[in-house]
Amino acid sequence: MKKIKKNITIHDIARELKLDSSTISRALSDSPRVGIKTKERVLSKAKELGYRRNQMASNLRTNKTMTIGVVVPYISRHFFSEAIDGIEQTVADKDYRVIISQSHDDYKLEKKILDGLFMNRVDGLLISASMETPDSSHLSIFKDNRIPVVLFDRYFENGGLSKVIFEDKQGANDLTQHMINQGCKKIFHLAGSIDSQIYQQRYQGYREALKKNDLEFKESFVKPSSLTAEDAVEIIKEILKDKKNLPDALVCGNDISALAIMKYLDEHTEIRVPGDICIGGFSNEPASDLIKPGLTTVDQHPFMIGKTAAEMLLDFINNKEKAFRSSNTVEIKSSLIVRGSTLKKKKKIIKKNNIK
Amino acid sequence: MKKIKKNITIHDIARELKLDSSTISRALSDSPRVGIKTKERVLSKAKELGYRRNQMASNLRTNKTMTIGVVVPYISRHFFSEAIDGIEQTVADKDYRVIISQSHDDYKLEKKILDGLFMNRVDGLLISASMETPDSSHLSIFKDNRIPVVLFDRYFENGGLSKVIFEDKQGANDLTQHMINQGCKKIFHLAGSIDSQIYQQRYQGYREALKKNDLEFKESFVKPSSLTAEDAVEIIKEILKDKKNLPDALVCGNDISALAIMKYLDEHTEIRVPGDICIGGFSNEPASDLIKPGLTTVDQHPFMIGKTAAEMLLDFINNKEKAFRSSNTVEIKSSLIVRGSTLKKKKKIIKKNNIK
DNA sequence: AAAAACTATACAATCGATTGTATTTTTTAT
DNA sequence: ATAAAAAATACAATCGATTGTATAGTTTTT
Repeated sequence: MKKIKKNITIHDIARELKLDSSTISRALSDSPRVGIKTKERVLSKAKELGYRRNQMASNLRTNKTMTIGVVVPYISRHFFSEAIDGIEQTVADKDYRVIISQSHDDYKLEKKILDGLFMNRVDGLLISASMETPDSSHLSIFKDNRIPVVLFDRYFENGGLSKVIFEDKQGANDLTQHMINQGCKKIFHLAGSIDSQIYQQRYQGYREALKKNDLEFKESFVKPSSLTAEDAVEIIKEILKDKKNLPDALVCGNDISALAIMKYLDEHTEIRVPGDICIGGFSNEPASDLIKPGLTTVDQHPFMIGKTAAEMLLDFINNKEKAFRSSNTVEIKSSLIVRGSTLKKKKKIIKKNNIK
Repeated sequence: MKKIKKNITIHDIARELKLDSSTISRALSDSPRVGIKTKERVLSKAKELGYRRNQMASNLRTNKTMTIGVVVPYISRHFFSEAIDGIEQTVADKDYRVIISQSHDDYKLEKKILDGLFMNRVDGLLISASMETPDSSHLSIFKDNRIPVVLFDRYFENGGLSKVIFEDKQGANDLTQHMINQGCKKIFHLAGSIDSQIYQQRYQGYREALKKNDLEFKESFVKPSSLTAEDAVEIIKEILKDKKNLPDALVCGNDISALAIMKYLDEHTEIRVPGDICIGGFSNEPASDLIKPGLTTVDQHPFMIGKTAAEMLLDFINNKEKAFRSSNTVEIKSSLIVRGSTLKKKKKIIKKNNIK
């Protein structure tokens, strides 16, 4: 009967073969300093005993963990789970592992998580900062210890950190322009937190499009929101109260809020989309393609964002000078997915305006 | 100017305070063997130097990693990302971290991942097996080394492992019964892989409901499918070809396929849901509540499944005898969410049949 | 005041793998 | 055949924290 001894180490193999543990270590890592015959004996004995390298011991000695820390606000949000998918696939390919944590948009928790990840001596960090995070000061420990960090999606201006972001401004601009092309004149904006760069950018893009087309704008067109389904419903109710000032289009900060509003309008009002109001969002949630009419949205390519960020990080890990000599920003291109929710002029394909 | 030395260790603190590193270690873990004054000096010096414990060294010595391995087929699927959310929150509360990997339903990759997780000496493992996984043989290394394992959602009969599963059979039964109550007579089933316990169970639940109600059943009512949106469309096309044998209800193995079919019917046929055909699915995808009519679905409570599995695992980690003395199976209750896609008798609330 | 009991701290081994240096063995060259 | 070169393996230190044992210093007991 084969007995499987627990937690076999290289010393166990060494003892059985009457060799030194250093030879075993070298044999297992295929070092040229070990004879081919010995290598074979070691490999076969390792298999026989069910040896598995203790990664922690190895990590301690080599000061490398083959582990990447990933911090996001919420794992289960479509955008983040797609981004994590991209990250995981990219790094797993190179035999890295990911430790994933969620900050729940809580700065204190985020700090605690970063501390833990540092103690685990991750080889690199990918983080999409919480809404509350004011700056990158809590990342300094990574910088001080030359552990590469790449931000993705959410970021901050200061800090000079490398990042992979989405061209939010352009996306919002395109979306708004598209609505204008459809003949919309009074376009409201459901805006996310002003503390967040990304929602700021979306707001800017919206503003610029209005300006470029000489369309009316008032501060009251902008409705700050948490962009949850519930909050969106509250806001549309509010908007509808002022019957003299109804918008004919609504640029929502995300799909979740846009979808909630469409559902509300359909179930509780006579207002029709896109006939009475055009609606657009961000993120291309799966539902956006399933409802009727489909929701026009700015696709953020979250998988690609995750993949790109992971590739950049791996590059930094392998070329540390790069990581700390300068900072790198990659902007992932947006693409506007036009669906029924903004198609007043139906079926006709509208080309981009060439107004200078 | 304060210089932050890289990678401060307890030895650095010891040197500065002219103490032994063992005293530092004990002071930092608040051992009663260190005087209170010394503790204070150590703590303040640690802070001053920016000391962070090297978890790897600690892990190696204590043979504990405070890390849980999580393996799922696809991170970005709604069900799994919700389950991971539940897992992460539960274990993070107890200061555990999660290493998350995806098997892409590939058995070979799954084996490789498990090997890696074992080498990292995770304290426990949560796994939702890949479709291809035939048995638990690749988990034996965890058993042999007394590392607790809890399966969730996907599982296998043999192996005697603890698991948290969903009552798929009951869910399918309830869904089918509900359709029958609505007056449906010819109910088809879009079935998932027969290799998977969960789809087997759903099929069984469907069958039992038909039998209990003495409804017609033929093998041809069951359509095997990969349950992707694309495949579902192919299958509904196929079904519609046989005009003499159209179903008046369709129990789909998941929401994704149900949603795809509803969209197809709406866009390409005259068939109306629920008027001509009732449709139901599994998982309560976010879109199911947003489309019109809403999709009736069996809610699987993925967050709760993840949370429960994580709690069970933590319990096993802290009580190892429990983990290996017996096996434990928790079945998470299903709940049927009735929406428009199955409501022929509109608005009337239908109570469960009491037919014995 | 000496012995006993207790505190606080130091010493040293250990976890398992890696790696620079030293030594032994084998091969090649003369 | 012997020296030199090369190959294979052994020795020993190390990564940083933990922990059992030993020792120095202090307080209590009688």
